Order: sequence, then C-alpha cells, then structure tokens
Amino acid sequence: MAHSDTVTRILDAAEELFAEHGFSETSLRSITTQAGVNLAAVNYHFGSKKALIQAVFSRYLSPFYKMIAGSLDHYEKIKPDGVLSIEEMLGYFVRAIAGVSGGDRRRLAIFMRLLGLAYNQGQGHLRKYLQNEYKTDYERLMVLFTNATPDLKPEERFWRFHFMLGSAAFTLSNMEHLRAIQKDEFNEQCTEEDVLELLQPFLAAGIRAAK
Amino acid sequence: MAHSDTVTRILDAAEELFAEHGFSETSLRSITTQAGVNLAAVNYHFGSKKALIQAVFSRYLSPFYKMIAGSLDHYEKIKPDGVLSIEEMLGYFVRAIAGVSGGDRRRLAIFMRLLGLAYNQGQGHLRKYLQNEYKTDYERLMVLFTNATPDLKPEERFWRFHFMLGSAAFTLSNMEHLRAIQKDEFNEQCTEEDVLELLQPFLAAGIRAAK
DNA sequence: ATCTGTTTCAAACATACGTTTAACTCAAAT
DNA sequence: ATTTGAGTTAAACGTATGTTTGAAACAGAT
Repeated sequence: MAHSDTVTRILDAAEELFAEHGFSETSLRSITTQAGVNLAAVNYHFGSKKALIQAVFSRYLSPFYKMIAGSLDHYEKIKPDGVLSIEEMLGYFVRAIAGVSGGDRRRLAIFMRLLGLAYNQGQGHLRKYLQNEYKTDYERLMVLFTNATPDLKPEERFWRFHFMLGSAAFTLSNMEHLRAIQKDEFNEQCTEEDVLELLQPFLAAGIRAAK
Repeated sequence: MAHSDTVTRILDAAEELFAEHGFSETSLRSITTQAGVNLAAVNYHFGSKKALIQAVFSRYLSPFYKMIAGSLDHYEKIKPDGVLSIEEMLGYFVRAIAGVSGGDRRRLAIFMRLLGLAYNQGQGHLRKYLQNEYKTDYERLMVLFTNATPDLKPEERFWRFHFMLGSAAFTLSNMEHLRAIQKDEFNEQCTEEDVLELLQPFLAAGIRAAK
C-alpha cells in the first residue's frame, strides 16, 4: 500500500536523522530526501514536524511498553507478590529493550539518543506528550521499581531511577563511539553484550547503595 | 572598557539562553537582544556562532580544569602516594564543580550538555576542539581515577568511568527539568545540593560493585 | 468508462536565520 | 586639530527552513 509505505519510510529516515543530528538540526528536506518521498508528504501525513517527532517516539515506545506489559503479566502469575529483585528487574529491561525491533541495536542506540534529547530539547512539549500518552504504563513500571527497592524513600528512589536512566541512556546511545574510544586507548574492544553485562552490576550496586 | 564589556555580556546571555533552549534553538538575535548589544557584535568579536559556542565552553572549562589541577597539586603534597578513595575523588569533583563560577549551577548544566554533545556527534567540531585543548588535563584525571580503583581491570575501569560520566552528565544537564518533574510527582523538591549528595553514593557504589 | 476520494508532486510562499557591509562614533595617538 | 583604528550600528544579503497550494496521478467503487 502506498500510504503506509510512505509513512514508514518517513519514520525510518526521521528516526535515523534525528538521532544523528538532533531535532532542530534535521530538516524536513533531508528527511524526505533520504526517505525518497516528496517534501510535502510529511505535512500531509503527519501535519507538522512536531507531530512527526511525536510519531517517531510512539512507534518505538508503543511496542516497548507492550512487551514490558506482557512480561509483567506473565511475571505476576509466577510471583504473585510482585516483588522482583533489582537484578531481575534490570534483566527484564535489558531483554525487553533487546527484544524490541528484533534486537536491532542500532535502533536501540537511536532511541536512547532520542530519549536523552527529549529530556533537554523541545521545551518540554515532547516530554509532556509522552507522559500523557504512556502514563499508565510508566506508572506500572514505577510500581515494579518501587517493589524492588522497598528500603528507599520516595525521593531517593526517584533520583536513583534517573541516575540509572542517565547512565544507561548515555552508554547505549554512545555505544559505538565509546567502543571506538576503547579500541583507540586499549587496542581491545568489548562486544555490546559485554557492555550490557558490565552495566547491570554497576546499576544494581548504585541502586542498592547505602546512604 | 567597552570591548570586554560587550564580549562578556554576549557570553553571559549566550550561556543562559543555550542552557535554556539548546544551541540550534537559540538565535544570535535573541542572544544580542538579551545582551543589549548589536546583532553584528557576535560575528565581529567571535567570528561565528560556532566560535561563540566554543568560547562559552572554554570560559567554563578552563577555570574548572585549573581548579582541579590546583586541587591535585595540593593533594599530592599531602598524600604523596597519590591514592584517593573513590569517595574522596567524587568529593573533589563535586567541590570543583560547585566552586567554579561561584557555584552558579546554570553554567554547570551548560557544561554537562556540551559534554554530552561532544560525545554524541562523532564528527562534531566540539569534540575535536576539546580533545586537543584539554588532552593533558583529561589524562591526569584518568591517572587519579586509576589509583582510586586498583582492583578493576582496565576495560572495567574504562566502562565504569563512562557509566559514571553518563549518569552525572544526564543528571546535571537535566537538573532543572528533573527537579520540576519531582515537584510535579511528589509535591516536594530537593535542592541541587541534595541531588549531588544523593548522586555521590550511587556512583561510588557502582564503581565499587562486585563483578 | 466514469466518478470519487486519496496520495503524490513541483513549485511557490513567508519567515527566520547567520553573515556581511558600509557608514558612523569616539577615544587615544600624532 | 587631525588622524587612526577599534567598536558599534542599522540595513541589507543570501540562504535554509516549515508550510501551503493547486494540479496531476492513482486506485477502487459505481
């Protein structure tokens, strides 16, 4: 079908270019050129550049939350008390993240980059959109995290969650570049799986840290 | 003197507006308007917007490294073996960070955002500029970190350092937004000092984590 | 074959941007 | 008093951007 093909090509191109150059630095012309569609197609199908940015997020975030929700449904049957350890929780995250878009790590890096941008670009309109759009899923995740960290006070939990998020977002979004630096400095290079294996105990220990 | 006054006013305005809206989203017109100077003054004094961004960055980074270097000089006299604990090292960082520009945190947020950008765009002018400009200072910091973590293998140290950097960069560059979210969710708000106090044990525990 | 609604397309539009120019100001040196 | 040169200014320049337009192409139903 012509419609969804054009829409998909635009989303693919936008995703890649946004991650590489940021939102404002990416023009609709570069997106439509890379997508091989007409310039006007963006405004026709999405309405505006702002709406396109939101659509890029939704396309990634929807299946991600769907997968997380499915995992949680399954888990609640096995462990009815709903208490996961931090390590179990991180494992779930890693697997959910790795599972989305068929384990395509490039898309993961792109999305993490976009997530970081969403926090400090766009005057917050994007974050508010996401918060309204995925509010219940987000809250469900926070319940999970809360159960995994019963000893933390709410504000401690809030901040440690974001410390963790920042570390993961920075690492995953800069994965390729960091591995290049590592090769440059040590003449050795981890696989991406190795990095994830190193990251998990780092995060778990941070979450568990004494005050 | 008229010269340095105009230059300073431009740097102050640029710093503030960059922090609030990002680089591409901040126009020279908004900068010169806020600074109360003529539009052409930026290109006259700095040459280009790109050079202005570098100048904003240098104005922060130079005293930061000078302060770090001074602290290290002083510390090496007290502890000639040059071994700091992780907590001592983090404390130094926090104090150096807090001390630069009289504890003005907005400037810190800019610096952290620039740091993230420098890592992100592999071909960006910022990263190359920084690497040439502050190479020796960076290496000196890595020696300090190495001495603080004698049990880590080099590649573990490398990655945990960047996990830490990512967490700090994300938190500090999004400090205002995160605190706003906290207020939104909990009707409470930490001070920025509180956040730094929370961050330190998180990072220290991550660095110390069992493998 | 004709009609109908959707999608594509080249072109134009209006605006915002970084940059450049040339005239002007004014204090310090001659 | 005149010259000099750095600094400032308003205006203009060229370009890139997001958006809109109206006609053309297309697909599916009648």
